[in-house]
Amino acid sequence: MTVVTRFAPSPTGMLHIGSARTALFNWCYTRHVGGKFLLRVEDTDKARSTPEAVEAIFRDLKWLGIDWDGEPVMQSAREARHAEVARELLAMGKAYYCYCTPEELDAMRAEALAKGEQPRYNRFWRDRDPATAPAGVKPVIRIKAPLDGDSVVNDLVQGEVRVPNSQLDDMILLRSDGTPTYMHAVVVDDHDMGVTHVVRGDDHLNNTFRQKMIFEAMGWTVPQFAHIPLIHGADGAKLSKRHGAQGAMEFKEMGYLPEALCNYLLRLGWSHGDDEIFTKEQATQWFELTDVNAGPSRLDTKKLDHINAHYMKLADDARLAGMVLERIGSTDATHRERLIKGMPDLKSRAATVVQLNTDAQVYLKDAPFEYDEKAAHTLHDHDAHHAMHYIYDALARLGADFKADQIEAALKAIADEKYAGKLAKVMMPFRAALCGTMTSPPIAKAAEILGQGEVMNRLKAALHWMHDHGHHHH
RNA sequence: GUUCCCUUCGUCUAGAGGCCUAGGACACGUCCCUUUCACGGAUGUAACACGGGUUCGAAUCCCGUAGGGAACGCCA
Repeated sequence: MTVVTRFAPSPTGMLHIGSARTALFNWCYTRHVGGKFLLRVEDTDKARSTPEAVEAIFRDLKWLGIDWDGEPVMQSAREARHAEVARELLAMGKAYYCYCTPEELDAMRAEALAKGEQPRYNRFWRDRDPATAPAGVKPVIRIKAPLDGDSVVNDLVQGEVRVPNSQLDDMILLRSDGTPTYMHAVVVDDHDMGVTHVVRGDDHLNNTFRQKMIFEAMGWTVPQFAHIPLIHGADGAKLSKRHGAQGAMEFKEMGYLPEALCNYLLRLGWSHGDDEIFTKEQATQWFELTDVNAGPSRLDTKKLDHINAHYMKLADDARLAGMVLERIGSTDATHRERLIKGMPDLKSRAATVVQLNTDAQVYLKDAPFEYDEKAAHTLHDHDAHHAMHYIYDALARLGADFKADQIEAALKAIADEKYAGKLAKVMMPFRAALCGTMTSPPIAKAAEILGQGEVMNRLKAALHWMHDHGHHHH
């Protein structure tokens, strides 16, 4: 039997990071067994669903490299079918009309709660003659839940879960306006789509028993379930707004690569021995639902950073340069060229594209520019002023041979002759003048990439600045 | 309140009764490398929630306790 899975998001906003992981687990498992991975958009909540959100979810999934089989199913288009199944259940005597008003239901719940019982419907209309129904009340259709015994689900992640049927409510299948409830729509759709494995967040574990009632009442095969724990924030509480980023796109904005996010998300709650870094291909080769942990796991951005840094090193230089340029909204050809040339040194030290962007500033500005506090402090130095002149003269003489090793040799010569071999005396002012900051990629290489013209401009600007701002005497 | 789920270093995890003096990764500490910041290399600190069983033997099986989470809508 071919495995069929589905990912069923509600299009009420961005793709949540937790949903992204659920989608990833579904996808990985399905590719592992060579099944079909379907998409279903649960847009029955018309008030909250938007077409933009639908597009955003598709876009985010694609960004993560998650592809799906066939056309996505729009749940809203299937309402007639949902109603049909509800009426079938009615005809089979497995469901019934209920004429209670929302006010009456509220009262029942309050009463049950007061008695220390689970709040639920008291089954008033379950065996009552519909002929006695109050006039003018549009009924809902409720399922007849089993009255005694236990229900059991063998969950692929959680193991055997047993719940007393006394806990099950005669839940509503079809609302008084004829629209299906979520619980009902999910079951009908999962069945009609031929879903064999339902992989979803464990907040649905309890719902499984309600949904199972419908499958069984219809005589349908109940799919296999795998309830994966939700992701929690660093403090162990369920991921929410106060934890910061929640949307997959927010992680993109924070500078994470999709392949790194996928690797991290997959490793969160699932493991294959001690493997930490793996490709999607390896993951699909290894992934088993039974290897997913039953306990919830916390999002750790430090580890994400580490994994991202790994993938940054592997990433193509031009691709990374494009990301930096996209961030600052630039299409400057010179900047792109410099970035690509400097990328090997840049990407080896940055954990995220945001850091990459910061470090790349050397290549993205033109003299004269501002010096940050530390750079300004360095340039205020008396020796630095002298050094700057030596550097300027030495590099001006380099001419066509403006290569990193030539530049470095020239700077070392100055250090040897003037500063007793103390390289920092030359390098640090040079760095300050070239970058405006005291951290940068290897500065001689950066100078080569910048080219002699731009380097001389920056040195000149630094000399002007030093002249204007005076210097400290030591 | 009722029902259900969860619990190994700070974090993610390995672990299927003896391979466990509990392994790996991130983070943290120290050292090395080094013109800055990083990378990298080496090394160290650090955990089986608690209490009972079962067993020759338990992180692993069972029961209880504690703590955390979820569900209980004419929301999804």
